[in-house]
Amino acid sequence: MNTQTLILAILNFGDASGYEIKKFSTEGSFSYFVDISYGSIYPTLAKLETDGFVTCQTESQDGKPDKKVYSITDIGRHEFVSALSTPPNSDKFKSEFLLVAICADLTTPEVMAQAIDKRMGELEAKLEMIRSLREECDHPATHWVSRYGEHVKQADLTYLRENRDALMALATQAKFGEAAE
Amino acid sequence: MNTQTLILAILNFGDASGYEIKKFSTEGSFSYFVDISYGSIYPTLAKLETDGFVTCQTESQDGKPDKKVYSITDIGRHEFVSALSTPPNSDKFKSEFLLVAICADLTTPEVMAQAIDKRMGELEAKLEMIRSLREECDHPATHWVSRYGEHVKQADLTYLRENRDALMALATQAKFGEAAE
DNA sequence: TAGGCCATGTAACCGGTTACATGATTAG
DNA sequence: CTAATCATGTAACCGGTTACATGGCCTA
Repeated sequence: MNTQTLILAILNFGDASGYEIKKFSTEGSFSYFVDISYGSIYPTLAKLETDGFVTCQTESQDGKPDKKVYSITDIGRHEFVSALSTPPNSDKFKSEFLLVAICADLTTPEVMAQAIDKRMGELEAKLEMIRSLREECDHPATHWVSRYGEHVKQADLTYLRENRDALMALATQAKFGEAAE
Repeated sequence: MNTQTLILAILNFGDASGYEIKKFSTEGSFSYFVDISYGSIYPTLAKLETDGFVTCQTESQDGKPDKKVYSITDIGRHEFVSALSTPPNSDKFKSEFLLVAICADLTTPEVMAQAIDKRMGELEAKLEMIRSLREECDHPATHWVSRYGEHVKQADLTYLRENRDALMALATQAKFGEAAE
C-alpha cells in the first residue's frame, strides 16, 4: 500500500497537517497496521496537491509555527475509493522475535527472557492502545477494526503467557558451545 | 532484521544453496514471518563468503544445473548467535485489508466481500501450512513457533468468520455518493 | 538551560524488489 | 510443445528511512 492511499485515507477522516498525519499514523486508529515517516509524508502531500487530490491552507497559530492544513478534494476522494476497490494485498508481517524463538536452543535464558518480556510489554501496550481507540471515537468501522485487533493481539498475548515456560526451557538446555569453552 | 542474519539462521539449520534458501524462506518453517528474494539472497551469500561466515562448495548434478551449497562456519555461527542476542525489534506489520475495513463505509458490498473472502482463503492456506510444518520436522523450537502461529492465525480467522456479517453491513449502508449520482 | 513539543522540509542513503538474462531437464 | 522446476546471477529502480536544518515556545 502506497503512502498516497494511506494519506488520502487519513485525510478522508478529516483535515490534517503533515505533522498531524504522522501522529495519526503513529498513535491514532491506523497506527497498528501502518506506519509512515515525515520523509515520505511531506513529499507525498506536495505531490498530492499538484495532482489536485488535496488542497492546502496555511493557518497561522500564535506561539506555534504555521501549519499547513490539507483537505481531500472530490477528485482525491474518487481516487482513494477506486484505490480501495482493488483487492488488498496480503498482510506484510515480519517478526524478529519469532526468529529468536525458532533458534531458542542457541540463546541463553537471559536473552530469551528479555526478548519475551519486551514482546509482552509491547503487546500489552498495543492492546491498551487498541482498546482506547474505541473510547475516543464512535465510528463503527473503526470499532470493528479495533475489536479485531484486540481479539488477535489478545490471543497472541495469551499464548505467550501460557507458553513462556516451554520456550524458556528450550533456551535453558545446555549448548554445545558451552561444554567446549 | 537483515538478510544476513536470516540467511545465517537458515544455514544454521543445515547446508543450502541460494535457491533452497529462497524455498525455505517462502515455504519452509520461516515462511510465515520472513521473506526474501533472489535479488537479496545471492549478493548476500557472496558477501557472507568473503567475510568468512560461510563456505561454499559447488556440486555438479546430472540433469540439473550446478549447485552452490553453502555451509555456515564457526565464525558465522558466532556472528549469528551474537546477532540473536541483541533484543529483537518489534514485529513489522502492515495490513491493506484493515485499511479497507476501516473505510468499509466507502466501499461496496461486492468489494468488501471479495476482500474478506480473499483474506479468509489466505488465512486458511497459511494455517494449513503452519500445521504441516510440525509434521515435517520435530525440532522443538520450530514446534513452539508453529503452535504459536497456529494459535494466532486461528484467532484471526475465527474473528473474521464470526464478524464477517457485521463488516459487510457497514459496507452495505447507502453511500453519500450514490444518492448524488 | 536543557529537553521536549510543535512544525516543515530536504538530501543522502539503503535495503530490497522487479525484471531480465541464461539454459538444461522433465512433466503434462 | 508448453510450462514448470531447477539454478545462479545482475542492474535498474524504488519506496521509504535517517539524519539533518531551522526555529520558536513551553516545561522541568
